Amino acid sequence: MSRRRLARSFFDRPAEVVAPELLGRLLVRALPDGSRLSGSIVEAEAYEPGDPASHGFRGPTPRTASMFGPPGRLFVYFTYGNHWMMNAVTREAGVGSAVLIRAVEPREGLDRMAANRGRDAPRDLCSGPGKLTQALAVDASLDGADLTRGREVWLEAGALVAPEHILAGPRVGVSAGVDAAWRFFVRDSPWVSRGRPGPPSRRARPRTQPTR
DNA sequence: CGTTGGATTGGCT
DNA sequence: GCCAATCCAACGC
Repeated sequence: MSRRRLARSFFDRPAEVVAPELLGRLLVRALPDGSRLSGSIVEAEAYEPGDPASHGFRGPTPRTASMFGPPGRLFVYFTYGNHWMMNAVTREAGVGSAVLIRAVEPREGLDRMAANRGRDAPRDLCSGPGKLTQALAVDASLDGADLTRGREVWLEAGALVAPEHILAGPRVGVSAGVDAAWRFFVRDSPWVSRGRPGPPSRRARPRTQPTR
């Protein structure tokens, strides 16, 4: 379990390569008052250029500018009128590529997270992309923050999750897009989001055979 | 300048 | 499991 930060080179690769390697890493948020909040990443989704489901599909706009910035930065955007989403920017500047952090297992500062969320159940603090930004107090002010050097939010190396403990499935809330299993999550983790149309292998077996 | 719909969530059935 | 809430960026005229 390393507290060393992930380096720029880690992020300078395709999102679908970085996403599964983000599982098990520690997402750390330092608040202005000095308190430290953190959680281990258990679910992440990749977005690449040419993907109709990506906010970067139509090229850079003011809203998505940081997605086209250098790797290792934070890309934060607002959606559904209420929610902030946080992404780690991947690949070189000029390319719209990023990994959406969808869920983390809370580790440090659970009380503060609960206060930020307005609810106590640990399972309900960071089990969704909108939830975890609220718990960690991440909003537009952190858009473009440097995850490799900044003092407000960063990623510690933690421990890679072994491939046999990772499942991949279709992305959540994506109606259009490439036919790729670019949502990665830790198998059997109780901390993943509820938007979990996992792969067939993960689904409960029907108790009765369908008639045919 | 009006319209559209979203990388979601929480509450209710 | 289903659906309304909420609002702003992007797009079309």
